[in-house]
Amino acid sequence: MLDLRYVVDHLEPVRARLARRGGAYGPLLEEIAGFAAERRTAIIESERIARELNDATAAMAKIADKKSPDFAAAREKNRALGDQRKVFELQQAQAEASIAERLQSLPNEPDDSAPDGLDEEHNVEVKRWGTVPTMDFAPKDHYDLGVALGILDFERAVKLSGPRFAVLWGQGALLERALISFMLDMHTREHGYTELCTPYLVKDSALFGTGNLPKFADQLFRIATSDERTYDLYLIPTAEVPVTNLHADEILADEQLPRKYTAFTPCFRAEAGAAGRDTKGMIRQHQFDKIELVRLERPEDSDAAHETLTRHAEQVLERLGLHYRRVLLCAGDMGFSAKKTYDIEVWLPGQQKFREISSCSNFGDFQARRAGLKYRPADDGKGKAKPRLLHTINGSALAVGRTLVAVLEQYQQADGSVIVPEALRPYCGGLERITPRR
RNA sequence: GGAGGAGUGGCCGAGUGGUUGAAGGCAGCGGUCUUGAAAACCGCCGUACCGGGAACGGUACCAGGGGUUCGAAUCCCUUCUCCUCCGCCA
Repeated sequence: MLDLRYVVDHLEPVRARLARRGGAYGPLLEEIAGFAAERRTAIIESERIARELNDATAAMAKIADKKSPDFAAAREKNRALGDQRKVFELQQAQAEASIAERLQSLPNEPDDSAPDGLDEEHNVEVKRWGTVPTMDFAPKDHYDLGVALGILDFERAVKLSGPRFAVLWGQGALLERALISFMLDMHTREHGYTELCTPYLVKDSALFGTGNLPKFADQLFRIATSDERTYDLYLIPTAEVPVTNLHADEILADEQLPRKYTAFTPCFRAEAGAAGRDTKGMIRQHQFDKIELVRLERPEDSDAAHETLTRHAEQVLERLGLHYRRVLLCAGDMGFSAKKTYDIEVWLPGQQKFREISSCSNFGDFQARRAGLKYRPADDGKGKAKPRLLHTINGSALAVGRTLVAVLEQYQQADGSVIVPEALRPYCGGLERITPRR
């Protein structure tokens, strides 16, 4: 969420920046400015009366005889003041509701470094690592490979849960587990992240904090409530949600920064509107495993932290020897809450193209404002520093299912077996090659 | 699921309708003292919003929401959370 005062004081630049995302936000911004003016006059009036009322009430407390005519007169006067005040309070509340509804629907401002463009055609490749694996045979995709090896089972998943699920068998399940441990060990031991194990069900307030609600409810699985509960629970679409909200409504001390967290969780996505896209295989599932990195940073450190975090994600692929590229998303292709995003795309020989395996974003203070993530700067001078909003940065490091897909496809052999990347072998009991399940 | 109890500032803890944003203590910050440290003493020490260039002034907040009242941390309703006992259970 953008700051109300900032928006009102910078209507035109905000409109111009948001326009780069492809929407016409001018009318909405004008409405916000109008309601902001209404809100302000209502507050001024309501507070003026409140002060008068407080003074009068204090005076009444000093009248000894509560049955005197003076007391009765004062009571009547205050009653009238109270009624007046309610009118302005109601005005204020209505204006604020109107503002909130509109402000919440505004996406974050794209960073100046995000290129122009409205779709992925305009994303900019900024680096490429490794080379396309050489194969003197026609590479299969992970679906054919996995099913032939007996490690991926989509038919039985349909029986259990419908489309967009998978069952992993034997060495497939082992590989998934190995990837999880490998990535977590790397981020905790080498990159200094603190591992968290979080709830997979969260309240709507957490989803509001990251920007998933109220706008993107159709992407979420909501858990039906029994009538004992007054709030709904949702399956997390990413660990970003519980981890980013971990310190919601706290004011962290300067010396606690930066916070660097990593978490493994399954992720659940409704994939509404994705009908027909990636219907085959494990690329787009209702449930998938992911290792997430989340950082809470001082504003002045967030750009550098974003670069560092992106490198941490890339290093997973490098350690696994997987060919990839990094892409800087254009303004129109970024998520709602992000101001700058790098996608990491891994090469899939079966599709002969790069596919997203990680998305690393700097959100500036957009999520922090929604979630109430603040810190108190170290007071260098004599002044006691006021709390400031943090910046949030996060990225997948990595999506485990898609990593499994990439390993299968890039390490496949002519005979249909798959070599296990060296870095992974300690995590699979020394397994060197995946061969058909008997 | 059944029966009780409780939610006050970073922490502990007073306060049951009238200068209480809230006593006192701890922690923290600044200072005096000290070779240094400790102790002692003095001062400071919540957040958000509104006005203001600022100094500063004002309003709101005692788990959340609603109500009663001229006036609520204090009374009423409701939701949530935590604790104790019983039941069930990975």
